[in-house]
Amino acid sequence: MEALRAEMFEEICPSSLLPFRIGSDKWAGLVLRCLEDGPRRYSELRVPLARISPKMLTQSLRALERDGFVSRVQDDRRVTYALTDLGRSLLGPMRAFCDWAEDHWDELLDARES
Amino acid sequence: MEALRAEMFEEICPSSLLPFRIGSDKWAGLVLRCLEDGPRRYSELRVPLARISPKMLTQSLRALERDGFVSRVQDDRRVTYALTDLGRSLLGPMRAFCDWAEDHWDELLDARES
DNA sequence: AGGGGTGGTTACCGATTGGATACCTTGGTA
DNA sequence: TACCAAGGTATCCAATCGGTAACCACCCCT
Repeated sequence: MEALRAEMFEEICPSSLLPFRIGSDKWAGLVLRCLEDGPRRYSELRVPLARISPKMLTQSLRALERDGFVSRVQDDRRVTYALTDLGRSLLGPMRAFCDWAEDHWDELLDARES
Repeated sequence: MEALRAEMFEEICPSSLLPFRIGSDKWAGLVLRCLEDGPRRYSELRVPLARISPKMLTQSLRALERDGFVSRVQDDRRVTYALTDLGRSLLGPMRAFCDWAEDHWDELLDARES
């Protein structure tokens, strides 16, 4: 499993432009995408999500855990977060939306400008 | 085109349970669904969306208009709202999510309870 | 003993969201 | 003339969201 890249979400401003949101808070969708390839540690998540305060990252993770999308596992003094089956099942519809966003990005920008 | 039923969203509490949101505000997704079958008037929308204050309904409509998902048409002293092509293109991914929600509703409830 | 990394928590504060309620304008109807 | 429906606005208020910054406990390493 590759390390998460710091630039993964570099220019993304999820709440202000995208017309949809995954999870109950602003960042949950990005967290889910970070977990696609396998379990990650808190400090790993902070790399691409550097612009999220630790407070909000914790809050997102707790909410995702409460909703059953993510499991928090404490193993040999390390904490890892992983998608549950339920969380994984969200990835399909999520991808449908991301594809839509790519396809209609220009139209979105046009609409916002006028 | 059939009239919208008052019970259309009867027991739905979109923000508190569904783990996704369409549009930038709480109600926009429901508004879009109301427009699926064709143009509707403000007062028509208020029937299934009776629990939304007029202020919020207006706000949702304005946001959807600004984003290019809905067009507001004033014809012979009546106002109608209709999906634009862009708005209609959202219905596909939306439906993917609604199907997901139906399939996993029980798991969602279970997760929330514990 | 001291320093650093991991995985957070807490307090504080301003901005934003959303709800309730009352009100308004225009035009039609009785 | 009075009233009514349509399509909203205006105002006020409470709750929530999200950011900054500081702090903390535990463990490891030197």
